[in-house]
Amino acid sequence: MPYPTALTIFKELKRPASISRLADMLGLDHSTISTAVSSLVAEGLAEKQRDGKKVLVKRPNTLHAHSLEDILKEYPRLPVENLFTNSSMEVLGALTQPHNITDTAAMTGLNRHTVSTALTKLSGYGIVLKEKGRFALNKRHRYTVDLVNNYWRYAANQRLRDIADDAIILWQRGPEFLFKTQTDPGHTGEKDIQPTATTVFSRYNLQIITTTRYYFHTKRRMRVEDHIIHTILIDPQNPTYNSYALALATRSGATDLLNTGRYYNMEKHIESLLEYLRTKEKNSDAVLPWSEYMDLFSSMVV
DNA sequence: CATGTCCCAAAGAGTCCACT
DNA sequence: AGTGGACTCTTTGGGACATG
Repeated sequence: MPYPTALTIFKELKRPASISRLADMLGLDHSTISTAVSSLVAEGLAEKQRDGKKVLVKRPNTLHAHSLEDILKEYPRLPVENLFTNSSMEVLGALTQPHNITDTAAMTGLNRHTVSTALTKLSGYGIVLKEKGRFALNKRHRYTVDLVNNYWRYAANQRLRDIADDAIILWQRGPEFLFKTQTDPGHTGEKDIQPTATTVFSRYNLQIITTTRYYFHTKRRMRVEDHIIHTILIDPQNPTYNSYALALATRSGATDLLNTGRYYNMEKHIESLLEYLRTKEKNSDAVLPWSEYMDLFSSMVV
């Protein structure tokens, strides 16, 4: 996550500059600049290039670096170094759809207080709009929308590169993403990458024949409701995956599906599936005729 | 019930210095 | 220019409580 000093340096990089020159310009110790530049590089917001004795730092050719440049051009007076900090970026990542503070805190795993502070700051600059107690990213700030999307996409790809080269992202919002892979990532040391969807079905004594493995990147603690929704997200219009999800919902007795569905902007879809369970009547093309679903369900139970 | 505020502790970021 | 250590300051988390 970019932090104030790093973003201040990014601002100065209208032209490539060396570490010592940046230290002079900003009146900071060269080691401070050095650390900050390293973090910028790690995040795809700077690039280093040796030039004889010096190391030239310049803006890289990444999508989020361009978005950030656009913001600086469009709103030169915006204090980006204070606005786009760690928690702000996480909060913005959650607000592609309107949510209240409590939901946003639950979605990001941040403290309610932290979310509230970030939102007050962002609202003050019109980056976030408040309507009927709910907050959402101001769509008119399109460069900010781009920055948030591109930033998190880059972060996800960085992360995945270390894990599995065949990984494909199926869903993403902010720092959280669902991906599938054929290879077993193995290193369980990655504590923010947790198995999910059909990959955890055996925990609930449900059987699925597949070699594809699904994982979710989050720092939140996942619940069975998350596993169910991830199963749907594999292919939301596909009756098979919806059936798998329903089987898991039934089997686990999940009680908070509707609420969790809201976090994933899947409220309508979940409502429709719950209605299907209640009425035992096919109510959309995303589900199987009830008798076929029952057959599938009994074939899965171990 | 959701939100805003306050406090305090812990974690993390930011800084500079000495050394390489 | 980069690294590691020591230090300070800021941000964050969590509990408690008032407000609406």
